[in-house]
Amino acid sequence: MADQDRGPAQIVLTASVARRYYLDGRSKVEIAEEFGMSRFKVARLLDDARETGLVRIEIRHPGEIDVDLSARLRDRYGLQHAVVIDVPDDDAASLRGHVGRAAARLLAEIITPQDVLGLAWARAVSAMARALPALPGTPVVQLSGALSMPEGPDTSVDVVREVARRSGGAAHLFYAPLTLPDAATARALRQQPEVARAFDQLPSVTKAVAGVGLWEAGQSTLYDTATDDDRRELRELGVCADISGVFVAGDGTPVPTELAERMIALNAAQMRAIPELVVVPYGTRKAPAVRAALRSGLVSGIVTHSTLARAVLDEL
Amino acid sequence: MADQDRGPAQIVLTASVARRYYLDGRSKVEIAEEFGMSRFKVARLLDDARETGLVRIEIRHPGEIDVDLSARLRDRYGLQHAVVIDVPDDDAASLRGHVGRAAARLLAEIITPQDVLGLAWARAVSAMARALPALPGTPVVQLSGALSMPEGPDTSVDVVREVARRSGGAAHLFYAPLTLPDAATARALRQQPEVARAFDQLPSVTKAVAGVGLWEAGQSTLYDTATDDDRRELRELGVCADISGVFVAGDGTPVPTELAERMIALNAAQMRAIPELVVVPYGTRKAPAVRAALRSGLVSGIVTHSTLARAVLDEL
DNA sequence: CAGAGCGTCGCTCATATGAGCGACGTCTCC
DNA sequence: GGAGACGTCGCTCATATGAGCGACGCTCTG
Repeated sequence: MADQDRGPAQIVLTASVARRYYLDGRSKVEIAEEFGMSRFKVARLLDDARETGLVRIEIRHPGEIDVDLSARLRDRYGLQHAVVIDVPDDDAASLRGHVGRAAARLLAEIITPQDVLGLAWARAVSAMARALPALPGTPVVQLSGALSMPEGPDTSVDVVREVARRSGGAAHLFYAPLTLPDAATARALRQQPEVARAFDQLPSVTKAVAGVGLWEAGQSTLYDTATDDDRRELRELGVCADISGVFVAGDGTPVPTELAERMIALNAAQMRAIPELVVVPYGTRKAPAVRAALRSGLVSGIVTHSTLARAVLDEL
Repeated sequence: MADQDRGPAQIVLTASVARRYYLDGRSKVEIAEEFGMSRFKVARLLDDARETGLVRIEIRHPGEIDVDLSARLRDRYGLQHAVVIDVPDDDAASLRGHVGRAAARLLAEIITPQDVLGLAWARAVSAMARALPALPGTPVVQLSGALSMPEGPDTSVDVVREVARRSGGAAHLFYAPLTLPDAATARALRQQPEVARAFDQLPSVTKAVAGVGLWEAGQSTLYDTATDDDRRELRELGVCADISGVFVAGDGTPVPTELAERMIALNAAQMRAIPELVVVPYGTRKAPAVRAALRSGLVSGIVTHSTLARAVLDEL
């Protein structure tokens, strides 16, 4: 009580005690001796100091990580890992680069020599791979076929091969497109020894990285390369997000689609079996898709930027 | 070690732990349980957090008191009380008002019903008196005669009478000028019952307030009202400061002067006998005088403003 | 592959700290 | 002036915390 009617002498004394305790790291007993008071008095002065705002404690990271948003995101969705970087929200390519580098740092940190890494295709995953340091002999498994993007950078195959080359581990990869004209062809392709061998590795994958798309024009490479029929059908099925090829509704439940049967990629069940799946979304408009992905339970980690993180948390 | 090569996951975890500990006030044991780690790990994370600057603790007062300067001044000169207020250093009258109000608050805080208050004459003391709240029946003793200042505000008599009126305590005051033409007249005046009675109260004074002047033109009301001979003589004697009429050299030693014998005011010995003497200097140029006053051992408290405090501390 | 060097972890045990309490002094209102 | 309300102080005792240490695992090197 008595908020501001403490006298100046009291204020100066309290500040001195607080300095000794918080900045000089003395114990309360030492301070009590120095100032000739009981340790209880010191404790009460320190309580006062915090209550009245004389001592202010703030937690922030000197670098680009927004620790507060990161922790809130992690706690809000019960994630293992959340990393939110605070970068100016300019163009998509710049965001992708920043998010990719942050994801590379996270992956380098959490990966162990026992891990098997799975990589789904997404532009941010490709950006991450480029920034990835040498991993400790980690085997790398390709999780999805190559999307035909003429102007695109690396294909999923390139990414997997390059990461495995630098890690010195085995590369489980295959040459096949992500989407096929019909389910029969897709089934046939999955029988191919190369493809089958890569998919046999799926149960051993312990950590994986994937992208998140919003099922709208310009918000998902899969949407942008899909047919009008597919676009419409999935929209009618309530698809909100695609997690590197796994479709989920706004509430996070996976949505079975005919399109999925025509794809060479891991399915929802296989994705769920991966102990640690990190997604790397970017672009503020994707907030609904990210919410859906995080609600799905498929995802255990996220690396993204602050405006998107804020948009995700700002739901009503 | 490893300053910045901690991974993002580590940073976010450390920040979360630090938040729980410093902001939410959880114990380390609780945090350890919550995060599934040992309390030792929590302690190490918290040490890291402080070392790397993730947690920043700052101590500052939301009001006008500069707690850091105050404490430094107090510690540097071994004072009982030091209050430094941070106000724009504009004109003397404004400074005097601010310092006076701060001194009033300090006095109101430290005075007890058992105290006897002594007031020497100085413009800042007058300003303080005007801001003083009702004191608990405190007797007030006049410590120096009235300086003839036609345009001046209150005289020493007015100040003492007014403070005593509001405290409800006895007023020990007398009507006499501060300086007289010769020592004999001064001696005679001191014999006057009224004056003698007031000075008899001196040993009972437990707390007193005085001003500090620098022995230069415009830096001491005493200097400004003194004769040219007195000005020169005291300068030649090495007088640096006057503490409401008590002259001290730059190193703080009291300087006996012929002028003092012509004054109706307490002398150095009587001043030294006062357990708690607070001075209220203002004006950055007075720094040497303030240093001298604080070194003298006569003074146990100070109330001043930040630019002067800084100048005082910035000695080589 | 042995072994030194290094870092991390969680233990023991002494110490620091917090919660709660009764004693005391002060203030207020009859 | 007396009774109660209130605030402050420093105690006890249970708990939290820190210093120091040995065990373990990883890495590098011969």
